[in-house]
Amino acid sequence: MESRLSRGWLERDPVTVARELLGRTLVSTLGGVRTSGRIVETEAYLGAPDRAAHTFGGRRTERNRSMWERAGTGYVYFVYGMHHCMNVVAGAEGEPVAVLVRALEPREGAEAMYERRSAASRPEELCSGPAKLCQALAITLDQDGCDLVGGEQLYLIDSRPDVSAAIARGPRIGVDYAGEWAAEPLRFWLAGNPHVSR
DNA sequence: AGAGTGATCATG
DNA sequence: ATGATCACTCTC
Repeated sequence: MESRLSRGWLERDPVTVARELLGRTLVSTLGGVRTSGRIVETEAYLGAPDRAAHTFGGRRTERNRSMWERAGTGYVYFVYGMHHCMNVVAGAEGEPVAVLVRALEPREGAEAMYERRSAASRPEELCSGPAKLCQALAITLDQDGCDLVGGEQLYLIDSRPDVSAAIARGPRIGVDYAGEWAAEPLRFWLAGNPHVSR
């Protein structure tokens, strides 16, 4: 029996959510196939004060619309003309903060993941990056604004199979443009896990 | 280390 | 309208 992550659990500050999301499972039933993976790497985006966030300065645009929705909403965006990245909206209602899911350890549906990701030849290449995992789980802009708490296509479950792994913390990836915010240790990962990006 | 790729956003 | 940018990935 699957136990969903509740909305209240996600309605906390994004740093706490980013850290505690590690070890939980993201499930996709997109394309009629069940694929899932344990979250092994995340990044927190802190909203208006955070120069690296899409909602820096309180910006409200068409792209970041769902980042302003209530916690538990999926925020999916498209970058570099070819990649999708997926976030879990966190925080109090109306607070534009989110957690980027950066890497998963594949759990179910590896076969479908290999089909969707032609570049991958080993399990560690399936979901070891924010755009890789979206490709592996078939997440696209269609999922932007989806309900990760009550939805059926894409959702989070509570399982934490590996309680022993240590949590590491460091600066976020690819946010060099963000000045002093680039150095903030807002990236979290399970130390030593081979499915972490890079 | 460099290219690919096109939506998005701020300027005007 | 236009141009620079980009919370990345792959291949060299």
